[in-house]
Amino acid sequence: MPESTCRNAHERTIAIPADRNAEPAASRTAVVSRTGPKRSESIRLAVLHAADDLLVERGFNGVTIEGIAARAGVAKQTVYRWWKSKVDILLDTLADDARDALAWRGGGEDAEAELKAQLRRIAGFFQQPAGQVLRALLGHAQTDQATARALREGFLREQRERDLLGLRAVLERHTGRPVPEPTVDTLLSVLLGPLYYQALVHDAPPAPELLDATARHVLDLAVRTDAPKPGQAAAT
Amino acid sequence: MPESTCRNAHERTIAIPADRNAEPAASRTAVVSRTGPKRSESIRLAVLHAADDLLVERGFNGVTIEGIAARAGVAKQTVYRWWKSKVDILLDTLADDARDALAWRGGGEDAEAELKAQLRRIAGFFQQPAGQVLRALLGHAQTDQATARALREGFLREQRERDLLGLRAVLERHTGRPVPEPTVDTLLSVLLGPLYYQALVHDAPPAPELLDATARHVLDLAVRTDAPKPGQAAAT
Amino acid sequence: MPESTCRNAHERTIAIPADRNAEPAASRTAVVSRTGPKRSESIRLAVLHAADDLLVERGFNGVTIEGIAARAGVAKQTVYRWWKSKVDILLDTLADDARDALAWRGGGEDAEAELKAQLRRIAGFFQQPAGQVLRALLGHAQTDQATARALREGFLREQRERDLLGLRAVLERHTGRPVPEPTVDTLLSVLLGPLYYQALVHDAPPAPELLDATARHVLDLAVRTDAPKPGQAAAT
Amino acid sequence: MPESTCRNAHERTIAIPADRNAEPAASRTAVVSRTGPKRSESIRLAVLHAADDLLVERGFNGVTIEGIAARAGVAKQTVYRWWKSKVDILLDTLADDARDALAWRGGGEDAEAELKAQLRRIAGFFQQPAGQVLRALLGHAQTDQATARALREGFLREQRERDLLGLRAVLERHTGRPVPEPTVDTLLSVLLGPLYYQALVHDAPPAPELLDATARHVLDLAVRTDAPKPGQAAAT
DNA sequence: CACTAAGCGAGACGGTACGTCGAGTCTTCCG
DNA sequence: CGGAAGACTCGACGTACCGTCTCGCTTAGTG
Repeated sequence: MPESTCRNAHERTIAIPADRNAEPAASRTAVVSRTGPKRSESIRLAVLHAADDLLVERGFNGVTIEGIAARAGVAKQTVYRWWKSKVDILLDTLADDARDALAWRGGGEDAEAELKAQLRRIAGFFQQPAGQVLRALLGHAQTDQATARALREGFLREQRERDLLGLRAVLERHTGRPVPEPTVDTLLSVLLGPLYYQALVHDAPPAPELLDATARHVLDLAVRTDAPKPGQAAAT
Repeated sequence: MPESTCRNAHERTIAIPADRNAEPAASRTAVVSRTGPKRSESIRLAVLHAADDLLVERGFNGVTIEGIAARAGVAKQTVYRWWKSKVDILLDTLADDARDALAWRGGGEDAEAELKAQLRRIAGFFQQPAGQVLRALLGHAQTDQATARALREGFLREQRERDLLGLRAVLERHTGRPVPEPTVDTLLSVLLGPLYYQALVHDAPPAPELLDATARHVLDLAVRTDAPKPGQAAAT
Repeated sequence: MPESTCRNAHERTIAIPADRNAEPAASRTAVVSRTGPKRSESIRLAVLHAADDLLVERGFNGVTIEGIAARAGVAKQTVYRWWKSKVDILLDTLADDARDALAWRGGGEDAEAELKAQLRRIAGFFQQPAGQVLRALLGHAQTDQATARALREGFLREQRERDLLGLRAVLERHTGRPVPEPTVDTLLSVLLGPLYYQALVHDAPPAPELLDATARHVLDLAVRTDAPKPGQAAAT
Repeated sequence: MPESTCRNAHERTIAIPADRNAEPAASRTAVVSRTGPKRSESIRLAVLHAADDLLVERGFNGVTIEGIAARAGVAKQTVYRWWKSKVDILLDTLADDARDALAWRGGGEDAEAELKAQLRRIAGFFQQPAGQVLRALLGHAQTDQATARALREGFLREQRERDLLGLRAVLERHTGRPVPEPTVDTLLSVLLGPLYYQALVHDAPPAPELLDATARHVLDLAVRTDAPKPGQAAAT
């Protein structure tokens, strides 16, 4: 659970610089005795909240390190000590907030209802502050390689894994049979595509009809794809 | 065909100075004959190309008005005279370049092949410079209201109309019957969603399998939705 | 009566061959055929007044060619056609306005009263718009060679001549004898020095006592300097 | 001795942060101990010298904040941090340089010689860089209220006090009696008027004869004004 | 307990870009 | 040709943040 991509991040959790960068790993334990005060958790939270608030209030460009520091009542250098950019801060925010909001709550009910509920949850997520953060980061990632990479290898990868797990469970409950990985992968894109498309491109929650239709289609496809002729499996 | 969202835009295309300053609004067309030198088209193009190049080379944040002016070999003030921001310039770029790349070329062939070809064209578009521009603008629009609005009411609205027309034609050719508007609308989102999702979120071209599957699903749905029992119709 | 120091100035006067510079007076009327409309006198006045007004309202830096043109309701290029800078315009203004305000009105009364009246007139001049113009130009001349030169060789030289004439007349009436040039010159500086000093340095009208004292001193000095022993004569 | 009219000025000379931000005015002296790096004196001097040099080389209009910053090898923002305009900088320059150049060096010799020496010193001052600065500021003050005010309430007031002290000392030595304030004041204007007049209006050092004559007149007047009938006292 | 390494607030500094203003030149069209 | 209109280049304005740095205080282990 790397909440910060910053170099110093680990120092917060582990007092003795541990797995950091492998190279200067040698004479570490001996030399670095690490005295002095610990990183203030309240500062960390103040910064994350300040960033979040500013993003919601003023948009991505309205978020500045100086603004965050000012609003968090913290010195600029303190921010730079722990994060290397505002993107870095927002990634932390995301990690803290988004996981729960996008979790698959496996209700025991019927698969279709559960799937629709999950879609509605995701659609709602984009309206919340944490959703704004994701949108901002995805937006920035469109033209910033570093952000794209960090998102892809961090939050997006993990989220996709959670989604795959969740969706597979639903599909298997629905079809009563195991569903192969590639199929789930494709179906996940079919499922999420229209949702993200509406959120990111049309800046509007998808119509309930679209959500329902999508959910039904996916379940339908799972049944059919999964059927007798397995050679028809789709891919990524 | 507003290629510039700037106040003066119309003067270029329309000879009669339109929405300029509101005060002397009266006897306009007659009195103000607009003397003096005309806007230089070569400068306009130089600026659009400079912006495009910089975007591709350095990303959205690497695009600055000063940078554009410098690369276009033009004074900064000249840029500000015609565009009010870099977003405004990129919107112009988009209008000039994207329409063609996303046009539905109605091949007489079978509907499925045509649909797949169109999807492939769109997927390819995101790899081109003009696609980069769209991605950048969509990205910026995530947290900038003004950009979001301009995109939505300009390029996106027009493009969606063209897409609706194109998709309807394909569907009707495929089903052999007229297809109601709401259905086309929903199907368009089903069709484009996964595509945009892959491009914007995963920064990767969608797998051919996904494209094919999506195309097939949509045609399939059109047939079924369109069928005898009209109560099953999907919506926006 | 050089109303404009601009290169193009002749074009105006050549049209109406006037009293301008005496040298090229010959082949004037014959050679210059001069077609097209004549320079508009109303525009000239509009520009001068606009400049004057702006100076009084906004100070020297508030005077801009564009501002003048706008207020005069004239195209910028028209201003540039006839004057080469705002200084040039203000010099014109000065020539038109200041002469009268600073004229020595030879009252037949006693010399001391006349001198004091003249001093009061000069002191009052600095409060008027034309006085503002002179102050502005003198101010600018402190660090601008071209302005300094133009002022010195134009208005200041002429004004000093008029002052010398006026003062000599007064002194001779007072002493009843001719007064040598160098003496008048020195006394003029003694007379005007404190006045200009108060106006330019302390930005305040000189106290009446100072004016009176100065006037009396100068008359006194004229009597004494002028006296039997000529070795005591002062110089430039 | 305020060498800078800028808000932060006091922090340099006085250790206790003075008039900075008004809000946390309470427990000031105790709590806010002003940490962080101190203002760089070398930068301050580099800026003042750069301004001075540019003024001499290029005139008042040739002095720009950007030019100063560039020549001083300093970031523009650093200049703006400490001075709010180029006038502000020049005022600082003046305070640093002019005082000494215009000081009354009380030689024990006879009063007339001392007075003449002082006049010659002042005349010489206008030829030096610091004199250029004063001329430039006086020039600018002709049409800029803020500059006029700053000069009047700062340098000019202080200098006039020093001059009054110096002149009174000379006069009292000369006459052997105390000289009343109003008399000294008037005589100072009589003394300096022609000098400043020559420097500011005619841009030329006053003729030695004028200096000598002025010095003699003033001493003469002091003797006479000061004489038996005290009702004759002059004023400002 | 003193030492010392960090955390931290404060802010100076060199930069880059912003968006605006005016200067002065040039171009086009009208009368 | 005079003049209106205004496009254009250029230079400076004053501002906002950037990211780095230096100071001096405070705080918590460790020796």
